[in-house]
Amino acid sequence: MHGYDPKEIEEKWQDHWQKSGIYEAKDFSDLPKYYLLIEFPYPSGDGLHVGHIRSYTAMDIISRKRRMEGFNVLYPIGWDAFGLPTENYALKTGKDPKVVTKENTDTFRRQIRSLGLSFDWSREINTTDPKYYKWTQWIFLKFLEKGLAYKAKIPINWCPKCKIGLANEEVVDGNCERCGAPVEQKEKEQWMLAITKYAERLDKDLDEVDYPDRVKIQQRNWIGRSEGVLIKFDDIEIFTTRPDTILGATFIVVAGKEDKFTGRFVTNPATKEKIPVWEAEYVMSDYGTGAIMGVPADDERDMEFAKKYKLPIVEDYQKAGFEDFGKKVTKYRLRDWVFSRQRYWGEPIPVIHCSKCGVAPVPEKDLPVELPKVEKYQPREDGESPLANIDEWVNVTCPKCGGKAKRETDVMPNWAGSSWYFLAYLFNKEGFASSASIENWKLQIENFRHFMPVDWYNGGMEHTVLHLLYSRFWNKFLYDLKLVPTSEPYKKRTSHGLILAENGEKMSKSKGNVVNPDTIVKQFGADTLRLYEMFMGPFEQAIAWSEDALVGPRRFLERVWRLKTKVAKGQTLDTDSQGLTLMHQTIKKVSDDIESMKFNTAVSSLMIYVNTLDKKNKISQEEFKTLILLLAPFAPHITEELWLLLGRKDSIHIQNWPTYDSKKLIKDEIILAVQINGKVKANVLVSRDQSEEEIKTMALALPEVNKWLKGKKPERVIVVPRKIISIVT
RNA sequence: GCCGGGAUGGCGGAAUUGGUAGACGCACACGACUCAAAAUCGUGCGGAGUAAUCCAUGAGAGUUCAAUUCUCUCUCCCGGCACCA
Repeated sequence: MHGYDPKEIEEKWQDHWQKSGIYEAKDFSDLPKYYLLIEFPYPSGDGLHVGHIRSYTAMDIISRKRRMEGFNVLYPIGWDAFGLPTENYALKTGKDPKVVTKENTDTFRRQIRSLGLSFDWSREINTTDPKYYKWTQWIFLKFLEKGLAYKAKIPINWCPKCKIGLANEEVVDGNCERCGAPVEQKEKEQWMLAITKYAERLDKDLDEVDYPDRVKIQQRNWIGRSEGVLIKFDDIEIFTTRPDTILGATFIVVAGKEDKFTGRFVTNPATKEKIPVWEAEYVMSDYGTGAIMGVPADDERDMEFAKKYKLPIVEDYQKAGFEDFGKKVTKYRLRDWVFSRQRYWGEPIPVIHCSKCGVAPVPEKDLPVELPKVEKYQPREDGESPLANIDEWVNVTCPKCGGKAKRETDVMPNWAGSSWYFLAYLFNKEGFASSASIENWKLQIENFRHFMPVDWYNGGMEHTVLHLLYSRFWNKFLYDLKLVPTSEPYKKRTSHGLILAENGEKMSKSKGNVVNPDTIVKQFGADTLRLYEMFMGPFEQAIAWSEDALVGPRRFLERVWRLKTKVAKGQTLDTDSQGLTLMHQTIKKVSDDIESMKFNTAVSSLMIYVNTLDKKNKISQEEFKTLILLLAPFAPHITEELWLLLGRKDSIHIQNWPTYDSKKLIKDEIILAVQINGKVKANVLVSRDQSEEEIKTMALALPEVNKWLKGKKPERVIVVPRKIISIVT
């Protein structure tokens, strides 16, 4: 007999699965569908992170269980490949980002394949593929058509040294991330998307979806719904959530750059008194009406301001009725989405500027507006995109009047492609490649109806506000155009915890503490790596990597491998009642734990099962078959090989998921603990059909119990069936 | 400051609606096998104590026959938002 060697079996099965196509979802199927989604990776030059594997394996386990339960499972993958690291790398090396992206996705694809994940590779997408961003641009044109995309002059983060606009993420403590120079605010015309028009629904519809509470709370905080009233103090309108405090309002503050008295007075409509109007820094110009009423007695900041400038303070005043003054409004903290970047590596915004016609959308038939080749990825002195240097690309004729016109040179932010990718997976190949038009989109609607919404979306907490909110917004917009079947894209959202370095720090290239999955696969095998990542700790919690702990799962798999020699050949060996109970308990435990993402305890229950089987001389086919079926989603290669060795011809991954018999879950005899005054003093073996009275008598007859009672009569005896016996003296 | 989540052996962690705290794994120790080592198997492994027994789930109180679990107060750690009226 040869020992367990993952090298001999893992690649073999990966190739086999790829050829047989057992993980491909069917576009038209009578089976119920199940759509599982992971956040598609940004293919960075660092290669796959062990953190990616945690999420992908978890969802792979659920995908595999669903397949075995008879669903038409869709578990797709692709590349969210536009972004700054690639552009910065291109800037440094002069390499074409397209080439860099190709290299990186090749590495990622190879690494992901080496893990035996059951992705449907036939639906692989890449946001930087012109066939893909053609549709991203098309959706943008729909926003433009409906008046939800507009241009506005807004302040942006500007690095005067690099002469470049920075995303908020690139500003570290007010300084440029790259050169360290202090960042300035500069007014610039930017494309905006009117996400605030959807604020109410984005807030309210959270009630309908199954997201963790902390995710809902974070989204709601970000949207920042607040109900209040607008009240006019003469010509100054203020916003407040506490109109009942109006009798205590002794001044008005409007947003300003410094604290100063304006010299004006207005009338408090409730008290009819003249109160001063001040300007102050602490009032925000872009929230509410940019003006507030100062009620020192009810607001700490107003009190501080009043004390500082010796403004009147009224401590005792009557509360007014909520609706006595002003008109009710709902305000949101959410801002419209700045959708322009003065960069190269993004989707060109498909509009043309004509001096006569103004902004003209690029006609559908001319999509995609492809990124031209450029010599230098360096942004220009004036902060415009490197695209602005390509005259032959910029200078075009106006699609409306045919006169001379110029292309928009801004590109979209990296959130654009990921705002609709869950739909891109559903396109059939021809539809995806065909011209971007409403007719071709509508040809996909049957697929959308079959697969949407996403049944289960797992991702990181870092995407809770932006990506999750943006993609919900795009989906709702498309829903309003009757282009998708559901108002919410994701039915259920869960999130995984980070994997940290051994010392508890974040893994990073600069710290040199990154774990390379290739090394682990080589040394331990993909099945061990998968099992380890599931076993290491609670899925939703951050956890430190431990090289030492990997041997545990590896030893477990070796034990499973050796167990096959104990399987009784030929006739079926009967399983004793203890063994039968454990088998059914294990089926229940593993099944339940997968659903609640308690993968660590699912693995430990499999370990208990294996340890028990290993103590026997012979085990039945049934026991072994159940074991490898339950293990198959976690360790797909070794179980496929063992399935073959059992003499089965078809894949283990398309077999039926084991079911348990609830009648077999309970043992005939169990040991109950006996407590005296809250402390365990003895144990008693009882059978399942004994009455409470019988159990009580047995417990009181125990020598250990009599020793403690010393002949006294107990005050109370509590029998909790199947749990405990508690004696109180 | 506000919101959310945590704290259990040497380590990662487990513990149903409150019911034998420490499952499972790592590390460690001893034993078996071996000329030896590795691998494997077996035993032990929260603390104190010869033992009976006592003490232990961040700290302190409370409810209960019984609290890691429920309530209150406090300390520390992590994540998010940050003058939002």
